[in-house]
Parts: sequence; C-alpha cells; structure tokens
Amino acid sequence: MMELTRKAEYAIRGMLYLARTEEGQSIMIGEIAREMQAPQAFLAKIFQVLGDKGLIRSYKGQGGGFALARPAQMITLGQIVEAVEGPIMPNTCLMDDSACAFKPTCPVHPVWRRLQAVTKGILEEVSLKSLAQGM
Amino acid sequence: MMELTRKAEYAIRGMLYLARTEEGQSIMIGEIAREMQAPQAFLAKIFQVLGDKGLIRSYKGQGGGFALARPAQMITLGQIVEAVEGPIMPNTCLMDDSACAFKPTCPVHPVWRRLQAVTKGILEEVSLKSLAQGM
DNA sequence: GATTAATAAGACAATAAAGATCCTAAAAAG
DNA sequence: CTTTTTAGGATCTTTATTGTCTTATTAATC
Repeated sequence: MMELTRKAEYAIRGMLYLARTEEGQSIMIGEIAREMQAPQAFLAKIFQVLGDKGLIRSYKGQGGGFALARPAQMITLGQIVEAVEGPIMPNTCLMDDSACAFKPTCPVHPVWRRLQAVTKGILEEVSLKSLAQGM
Repeated sequence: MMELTRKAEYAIRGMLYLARTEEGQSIMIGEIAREMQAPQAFLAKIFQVLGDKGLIRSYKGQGGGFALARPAQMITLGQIVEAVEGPIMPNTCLMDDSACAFKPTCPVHPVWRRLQAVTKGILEEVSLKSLAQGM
C-alpha cells in the first residue's frame, strides 16, 4: 500500500546523481541512466518532466545534458516526488469534493487529511543536498 | 501519489456500517453495498478477505450475513487497510533487500522507513469505534 | 429431507495505470 | 551544414485495479 512508482524512484536517483556533480557542469542522460541503473529512454521522459517543473535545466547539442536548476539544498524530496507523481493524496476524496459520497459527514476524512499533511511534512524537510551527502 | 484503492475505501465503508449496527446482529452484503454505495459483488469479494483476516465473521444461510469479529474499539483503521492492501510500504526496497540497487548505502532508505513508521502510527491509533461515532 | 437463502471460491473480463520504447523535430556547437 | 544532444509525440506491453458471473457450500426453515 502507498507505494512509490518506479518513475519517482528513477527521478530521485537521477537528481541525486546531478547533485553529486560539480556545479555548472551538465551531464548527459546516458551517463545518468547507466550510473543510476535506470532505463535510458524512460529516464529521459522523466527528466523532461523534471525540466518542465523547473527542478532541472536542460542543454541541447554538443556538450549538452542536464543540471540542477538551483542548489541542491533548495530542492526537497517532496518537490521531486510531487513533480513526477502529482500531489500527495492518500484518498481521492480529498481532492475532489464531488468524489466522496459521504461528504460532509465522512468520518475518515480528517484522518486522510492528517496523513497527507504529515507525509508532505516528512518529504519537504529532506533536502536533495542532505540526501546526496548521505550517499 | 500514495493513493488508497477503491478496495480499501469500500472495506472501510463496509466496516463502518457494521460498526454502527447493534452487536450480535448480522447484516447481508446487499444491504451494506446499497447503503454504502459500493458494487455488491466487489464488496462481497472484499468481505471475503476481511473474513479471512479475522476482522469480520460471516454466517451462511437464512438470517446470515456479516458482523464484526470483535468490538469496534478493538479494530483499527490500519488493520482494515493492511488487510485488503497488504503492508504499508512507501517503497518496494523496504520490503525486499535485493530490490534496492543501492543498498546498503541508499540515502533515501531512512526517509522511507520513517514515512512508513509514521503512516502506520497514524492508521493504528484510529479505532473503528472512534470513526463510527464521528459519522 | 427438500427447499430456500445466504456466503465462499474461483474463473474471467474490462479498464486504467505503469513502465517503458521509438521516431522525428528542434536546437546548439563545431 | 553536420553532428550531437534533448524535446515532443505516438505507440506498445505488462501489470494492477475494478469489477462480474457461475458454481459450490452452508445453514435455516418448512
């Protein structure tokens, strides 16, 4: 239950690899995929999304590749996960008012909301930098 | 991310319905499904599992149906969720030592473990009784 | 004991989501 | 203008989710 997808797992691995490289350097997707043991084409798709979300920057052409869009201490685990998996949401009924058949009296609602808040909290307080250092 | 399945949602609804009925009474799956707005055949399957896991008792034949296997204050939200969805597990690598390519140095591991513990904690401290009363 | 009313068990099916791959376009560098 | 690299889009396969249906069982009642 509540499992992370491979997509998020690869996103985290890739971001960790970038975080460990010298600042200002750009790294090709092939190297990242190889070193972090992720399927290259799939990782490329994921990095496209991370780029759209402003977490990384991409450079085309010779000498191109990817780099973090900002210092690793300014990037959180939560930001990475939400970028590729969407908002942290234990139950759909939290999202869409019309989705819960038992509103406004649904008694489980407050529990989901609490779980959501705590999960967000844990993932937001972990920076990519702290992760990269622990590697 | 981290979303509950319909299966768990229906399981919780069904258990809530049982918790609200007089003790010693057994209720047919048709009534539960109708009142809690769940597909009957699907709910029946789910209740089969809840029975296997010892959360409810089933009675066949005329006057049969389902009832809680123990008082609602002895049943937790966590027990219901884990019964139908399996163990709470933010990342597969927590489960299977061979599943994480970066053990034992994977730096994200402690975060998943913490998230797992906190999630379990939240779901375990909520009893079915407290939920049923809040309804 | 036959009938009836309920769940149990298992097979099956449809839909959605996850996990990719591949091809062509665009951009930047040499 | 050729090469190298990512971008974007289409497509495809596999797995999980969300069910349904049919045939046992089991138990109560007539």
